[in-house]
Amino acid sequence: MTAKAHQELERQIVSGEIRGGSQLKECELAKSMGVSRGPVREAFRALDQAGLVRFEKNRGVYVRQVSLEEASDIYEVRASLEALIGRLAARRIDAEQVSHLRHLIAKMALLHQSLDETAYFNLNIEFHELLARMSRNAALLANYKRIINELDLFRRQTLALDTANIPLSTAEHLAIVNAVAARDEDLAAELMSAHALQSCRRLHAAMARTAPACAGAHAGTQVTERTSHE
Amino acid sequence: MTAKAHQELERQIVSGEIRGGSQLKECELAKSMGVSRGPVREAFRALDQAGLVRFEKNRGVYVRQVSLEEASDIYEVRASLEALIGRLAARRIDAEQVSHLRHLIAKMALLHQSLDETAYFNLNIEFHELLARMSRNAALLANYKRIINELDLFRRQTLALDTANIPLSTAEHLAIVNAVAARDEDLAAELMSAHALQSCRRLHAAMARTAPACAGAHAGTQVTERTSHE
DNA sequence: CGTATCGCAATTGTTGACAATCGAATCCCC
DNA sequence: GGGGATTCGATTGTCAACAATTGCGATACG
Repeated sequence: MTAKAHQELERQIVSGEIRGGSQLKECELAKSMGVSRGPVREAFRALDQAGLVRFEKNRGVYVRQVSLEEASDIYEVRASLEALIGRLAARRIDAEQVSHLRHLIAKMALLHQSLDETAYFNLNIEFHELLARMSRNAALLANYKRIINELDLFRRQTLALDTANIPLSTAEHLAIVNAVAARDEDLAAELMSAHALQSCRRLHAAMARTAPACAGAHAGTQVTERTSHE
Repeated sequence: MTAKAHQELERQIVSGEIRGGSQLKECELAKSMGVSRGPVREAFRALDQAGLVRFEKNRGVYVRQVSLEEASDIYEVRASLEALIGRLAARRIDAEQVSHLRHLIAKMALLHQSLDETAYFNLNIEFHELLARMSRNAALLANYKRIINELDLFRRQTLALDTANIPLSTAEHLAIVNAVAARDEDLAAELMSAHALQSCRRLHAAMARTAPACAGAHAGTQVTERTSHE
């Protein structure tokens, strides 16, 4: 049952159903899931190690809130991992997988046209995770997934990363698939890294536009929850 | 108390006090630490997420055993992270930290001369972790530490990675510090990555020399424990 | 003699109760 | 009326007992 609690909590946190910074009360969650506090606590330990919640001794667990600075740090690591993903994927991909990637890109373009942003972002995540899987390196995939989870933690609180630059992102995706299909490891690595760093830059830009006051703050930790009704 | 159990278990596992692949019995460990099974189970969840143990439902937890292939995969990821560490360290290091690094290298050379390998390896870990800290990127440091823990899991089972190539390693360390001190980001990144990949290659070579039969096997999972008395 | 089935011991999974700690509202004293 | 100690409620941390599952060994049958 603790596995169920774990994945259910992870889903709720990453999807943003539970607000960032909010406290997770063992009793409450246990009751809502129909289990005891034991399994919930165990799930908490796993989520803590995964970076999704943070423990405060004798005070409770809170879903982690990542500041813009932390997100930038994570993006740097992500770019590094993406480069390796691109390199290995270029080395190991087969024809069928290439067409699968192209199919995903086409579907994303359609979703963008029909303005279904949620579906678009989900497919975007699927696209990148598929590439990560194609690297055929379990350790790389595991680390990548963990990092993406942490980043989603941040993106949920700024989920209006404007749709204007989706076309740019699509172009980058195409270039990546081309490089991977051409078995150009160096280019694929470079494009993947650049793509991640671009995402980070776009996030910064969007933040500066929507909330210029908070752009330079590193105290975005507990503020958001409290300021929500002000 | 669960924090204590966690760090104590992590220490015992990484240090190799507990054999790789052996089962960790909740009751036993709880009694030996003077606590109940609850905290021990919570520590298990954290260690599982950290990649140090693996759960088998209704069967128990076993300290993780990493095969040579897995170790190679992890090394690839490590090399990628090391490159980023080198780049950021070169960007952000100050003079005092440079001399600290040089001091460590000198101490390591002395320890190598007095054949104190254990102390040498500990200092080697400290050297690399210091560099990781100098990157001033918390996410990078956290991921690096996790990876190193997993790798130590493997290195313990082959801890005879001959001392012959320590001089080579020392030369690489010097080159790295020089590059970092010179603020040459590209060179530092390249040297760090190469250093990690060299370690991986040396490990392969040592494995092939000491146990040629197991070199190509990917089933090194439960074998070692059972074959220990044969 | 080999094999399949049943039962038992050991271990994990889960639960509810108890102890300890923290935050806050209250109350007292100045 | 204000500031500080104190009690109270809520929540976390821990524990020991109970339930469930697994693996193994004994036993009986073909």
